[in-house]
Amino acid sequence: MNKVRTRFAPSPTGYLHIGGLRTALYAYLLAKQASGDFILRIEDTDQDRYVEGATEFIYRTLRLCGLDYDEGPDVGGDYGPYIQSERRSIYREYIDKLINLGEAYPCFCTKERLDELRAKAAESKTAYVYDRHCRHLSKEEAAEKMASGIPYVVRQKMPTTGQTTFDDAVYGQITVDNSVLEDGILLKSDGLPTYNFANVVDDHLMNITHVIRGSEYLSSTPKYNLLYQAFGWEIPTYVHVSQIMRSPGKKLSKRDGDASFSDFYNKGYLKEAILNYIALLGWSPGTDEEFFTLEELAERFSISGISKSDAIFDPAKLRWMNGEYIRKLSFAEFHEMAIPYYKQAIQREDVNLEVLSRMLHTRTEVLSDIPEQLDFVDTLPDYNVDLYVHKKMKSSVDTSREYLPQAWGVLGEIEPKDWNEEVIHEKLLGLANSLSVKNGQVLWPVRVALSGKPVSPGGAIELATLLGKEETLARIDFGMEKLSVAPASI
RNA sequence: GGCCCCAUGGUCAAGCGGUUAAGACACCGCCCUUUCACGGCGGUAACGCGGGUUCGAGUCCCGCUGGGGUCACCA
Repeated sequence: MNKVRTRFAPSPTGYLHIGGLRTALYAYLLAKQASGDFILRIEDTDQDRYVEGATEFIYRTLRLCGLDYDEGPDVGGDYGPYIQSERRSIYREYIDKLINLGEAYPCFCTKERLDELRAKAAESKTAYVYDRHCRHLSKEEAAEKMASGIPYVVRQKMPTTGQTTFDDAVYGQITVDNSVLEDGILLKSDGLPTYNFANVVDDHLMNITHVIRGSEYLSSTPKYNLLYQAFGWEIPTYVHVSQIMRSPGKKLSKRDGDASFSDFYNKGYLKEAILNYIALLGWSPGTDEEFFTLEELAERFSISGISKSDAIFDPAKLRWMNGEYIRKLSFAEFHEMAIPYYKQAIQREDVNLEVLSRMLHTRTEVLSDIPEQLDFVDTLPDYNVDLYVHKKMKSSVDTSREYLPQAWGVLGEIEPKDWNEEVIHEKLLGLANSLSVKNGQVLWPVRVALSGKPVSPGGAIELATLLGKEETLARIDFGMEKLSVAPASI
């Protein structure tokens, strides 16, 4: 039994799409559960698409996610180089072999000729297929042209009859008529291979046992099988995975704004939550469990749990799952992660950040939600008196007008050194009790006066504790003033 | 359009010939409660359609419909 070796082979386009990350994750899991190797290979044969810094970005992101690769451009390995543009001579060698085998041929057709063909096809409303013009050149003719320096590409010589069948570990057996296969380009005129050639050569040379990739490659897989057969190479296990869609019919894409891992990560999503969520998008453990660490995933992952149909990315569920991960954080962990967001939201120096964290820990699903929840801390937002009206709390403008000053009174009695949650709680509830009114009738107006918002990440007592005596009394003062000029009753 | 693939609630999904068709998110209601959130309890909601095969089909086969992919000197 060969050691399992999988690879993730992204193009350096500058960002890591959620779907791509999932493919990487599956490849990683498949390798790790079999104690195999996970390899990173950079597919940069399209020099036009090269983006500066993109490879480093891929290294960083994979490491950040914990998808450590055993071999790759920056870690080395026995099968390098791991960047395709550095493997030029290797492809040349194998393309020559293929030509000698009679399985490929040089093609000297110009761009113009091809465009003409395409135009003609469009005109007659038939599908464009390369007419195999150069396939019939004699060896001598071809050699002569090659020698004379005419630019050329190398095309795969497809069988024109028969069928090609391949097995996919998730989709099963797939058969296509060879007649639908085109004499595709294997080597471009710039001397670099197309994906269609490079992936086969590299996967073989790197001893890849399981090829995990998106289902968009399903229809070109027969061509790859033909290549493996031409060389007499062992065909790897194919594991094609469905796509992740943004909404029915819409592929998740960079254009839509938030499809990349870093977008979520930078917004305050935890990497563990993102990985956990995408692992479940297209794979099921077959049980009810849905929280897994990377290690647990490696243990539990199975090809049989991979689903064939496309999955729609549900931001709401990711959000929920992220919230679950945040709640599972220890208080100290949460506090540390939240601090940068506090700094962003609050200028005042006198607020106790730990009090904030106690309030926010269960109220935060995504870290970047924090600033908005705290927008009342520095300055009291302007608000309308009808905020004092709350049916369930039995609070109205009238009751608020009556109880707010009393609350001000009992709070004012507290010595600054005793200003803490316990004492405030005692004072405020004591007031409601002595007045024989519902707690809410006292607490609601206080909460409103302190926050100026319909909802706040804490009640009257917590907000008073957070804001301090001076600010609390000042805000209540302001509220009383507002109420005094309000129309009779609402 | 040709070829290939897919098809269980709004979403992710379990199911692999016999089930009251799980579970989760979202949504709704109730409870807890100083608002909200957390937490607890409950609810609405699905096998695309039509033929077969079978004693019996969400599960197997065929057709249809719908969706996706692919037909580049991109991967």
